[in-house]
This record gives sequence, C-alpha cells and structure tokens, in this order.
Amino acid sequence: MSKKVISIGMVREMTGLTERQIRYYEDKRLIFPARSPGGARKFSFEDVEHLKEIQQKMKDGFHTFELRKSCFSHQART
Amino acid sequence: MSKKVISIGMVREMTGLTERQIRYYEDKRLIFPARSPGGARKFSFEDVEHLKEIQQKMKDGFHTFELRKSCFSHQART
DNA sequence: CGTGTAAGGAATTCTGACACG
DNA sequence: CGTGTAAGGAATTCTGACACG
Repeated sequence: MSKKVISIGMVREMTGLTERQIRYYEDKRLIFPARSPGGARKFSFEDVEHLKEIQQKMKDGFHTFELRKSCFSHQART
Repeated sequence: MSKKVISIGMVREMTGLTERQIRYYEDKRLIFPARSPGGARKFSFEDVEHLKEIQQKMKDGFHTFELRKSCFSHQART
C-alpha cells in the first residue's frame, strides 16, 4: 500500500527508529514522506518497509549517501 | 490491511465524514478504532472502507443501531 | 437520532540549533 | 556523520456539554 497516511509516531513504533533518525533519513533523501496540510509527515507502509531496510543497512555500516536511491548519478567524491 | 495506524484527520480526508460523525459511529459501536498511548484513535484501511459503507447506508436512511455489527459475525454485503 | 459547535486541555509534530566526535 | 536533546510554537485530537429537533 503506497498511500501516505501514517504519522511519524506510528512509524517510530513500527520500526523502532527514533523520530530524529526518520527525519534525518528524509533530509538525506532516503525516504519521501508526504505532508499533511499542517506540515506533519505522512508515510506509507512501503515507506515503513523501506525504513526497515535502511535501518538494517545502517547497522551494517553503510552511510546515508550510499543508500540514497537516485535516478541518475553515482556517488562522486566531494 | 487491518493494522490500526491512521489518525482521525486522515480518515476524515479519505471518507469525507466529519470527525464528529466518525466518533459518533464509534460510540454506537459501528467501528472499533485502536488507541495510541496518548488516547488518539487509530484506524485501519478496513475501518475506512467500513466507514464508507456506513456513510452510504446512512445516506440511504438507515439508523446506527441497524448498522451495528456483532463482534463475532460479519454482515453480508448487499 | 444524528450532527454542529465552542471550550479547555493534553498529546503530537515541526523546525533550527547546540553537542559530540 | 549520525543521532541525542531542550526550546518554543503550531496543528491535532480528546472529552463532555449544549443545541436542534
């Protein structure tokens, strides 16, 4: 289900990640939540699954820029 | 998906019902949202679909007590 | 009966920043 | 880099009640 309806608190509960981590991963363009009229992040179940993958990758020692899903470029040095 | 993760504001957007109506239907035992630690109602997509059916039935002139579902049986679709 | 609304409070989420390293 | 935290504000949701009919 790709409907963006889940607020960050529920995502925290479902993933075990902190809100800080979730927001940081958004900042680094690893996830793309929607926004409610009031500005609150809204996630889909797909986003939650994606975050679980990210969580595992981070535990494995990856860096956020290595997990970014870009359409074009490969990572470039500085 | 039967996971209770959607807050009432999103349900309002998805169904077009007012929060007052949604809460009233819960009061009359037509729906059974879960609660967050802070007391906020959490609905599933199934709840949302159910509410859409209720919405239609109410427009058709049914009363809430006629739409109440038992905890153990599932009402057949018409 | 079913729904609207104003009231006051509590829980949720937001952003930007400082900290550590 | 990735994450924790305190700060202040804004949006969200909650309950109980009064209203109409």
